[in-house]
Amino acid sequence: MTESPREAYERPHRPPRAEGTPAADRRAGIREAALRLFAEQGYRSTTMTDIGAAVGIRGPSLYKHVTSKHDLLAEIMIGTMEQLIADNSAAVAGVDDVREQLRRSVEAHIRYHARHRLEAFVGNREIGSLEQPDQARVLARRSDYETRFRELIERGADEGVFRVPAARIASYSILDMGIGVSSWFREGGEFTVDQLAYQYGDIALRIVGAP
Amino acid sequence: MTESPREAYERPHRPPRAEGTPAADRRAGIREAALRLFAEQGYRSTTMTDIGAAVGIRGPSLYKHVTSKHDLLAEIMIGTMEQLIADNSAAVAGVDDVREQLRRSVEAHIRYHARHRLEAFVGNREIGSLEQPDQARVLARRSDYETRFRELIERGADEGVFRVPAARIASYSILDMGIGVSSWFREGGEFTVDQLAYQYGDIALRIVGAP
DNA sequence: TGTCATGGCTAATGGTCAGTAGCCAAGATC
DNA sequence: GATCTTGGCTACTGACCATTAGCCATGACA
Repeated sequence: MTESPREAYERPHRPPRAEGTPAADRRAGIREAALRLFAEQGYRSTTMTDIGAAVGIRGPSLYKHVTSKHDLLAEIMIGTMEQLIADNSAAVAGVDDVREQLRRSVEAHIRYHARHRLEAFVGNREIGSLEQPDQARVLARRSDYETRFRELIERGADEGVFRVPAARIASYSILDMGIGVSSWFREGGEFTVDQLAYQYGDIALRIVGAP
Repeated sequence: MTESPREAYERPHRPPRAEGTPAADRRAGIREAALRLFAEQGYRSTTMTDIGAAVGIRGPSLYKHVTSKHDLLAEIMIGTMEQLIADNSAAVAGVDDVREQLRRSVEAHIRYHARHRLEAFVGNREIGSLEQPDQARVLARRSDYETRFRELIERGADEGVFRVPAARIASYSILDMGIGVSSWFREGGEFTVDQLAYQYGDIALRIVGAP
């Protein structure tokens, strides 16, 4: 990863690998590298030099593509919450049965946390690193997301389908299980995403007393 | 919290509040302040000046009591895992029934994460901030802790008391639920620690299919 | 009363880092 | 061919920070 000052000095200004790479791809590459590094090292410990090195350019050159380091984090975190909410909406659309709605909601929740584990992991760990108003935006979406699960559980309890002493504890435990997935799941490990989604769906139904 | 340089200059070297405070108390105060600040701002964002200010002294003066900032973090994190393991041992001691062992293990897990939410919160978020060999020590204890739950669940399944498709997913989901508690629980909120412990105990038994 | 240990303090050190300034090559466009 | 835009680069700035060096007041103790 390191290079001598001499090598750096002699490198041509426009490396060949940049040819044929449109601006959008470069931006996406930066975003991806930042995400990976934020997940591995944490936001504060990741330097613009690190992110630049991961895409083959110098730290200051990043500012031709992004406005700030904080902006990279905010984009990742807000995007993550929006996607989770959109996935949830899609999961329950056209379904009436409350039990089936919960199963699909949980499966979508687990799928996202397994498939986008870095986003979810960073999204949960770096909330405190976000400055206002971005932090408030993320927290508002998190609250919205939790409310969807809790109200679903309350509805199931009202209908007599679910049996829970406290809907909020049920919703928290179900959501926190999923958040945990983003910290231990590895592609190619013991379980596939589908297996995980299905089993956690079962677990959620057991939690609400409707196995 | 801020003060003008003039005020700082004129302050006497030995503030009156330090009188009658033994060394051990000062050390404990520093540890406590560091824990709170690490939880609120993150380890990297907390400065020695912050910690000093929280106990009424200057940053450099802290070094009369602690060896380094990293040492403060390591002490917190290793202590947290040791306590969790000790609590678990105490919870299952003298109990043979696997169902009762799981209930008590989960209740101890939840109690710790509610009563010591800052320790648990920092302990989970700052693993990446730990340098070796402390990080390895913490991870080894985490692995040990998880194994206790998983083997308990496997034993329950062997005995025909529990019904789980995968013990590892059951153990992860139970532990992750508890970890979540440390991020949302507030003393004096909707639930007491006892209520929480009992309800999560129930939830865990539902998860393993032995309600 | 004199000496010493303790635990404050300020100043300095050595390092890091986000972001800016300004230069320049190459492709695109006129 | 001339000019403009794009996206690299190096050098620099201003700020921050963990830790060390060295000073000194206070209280304990001889």
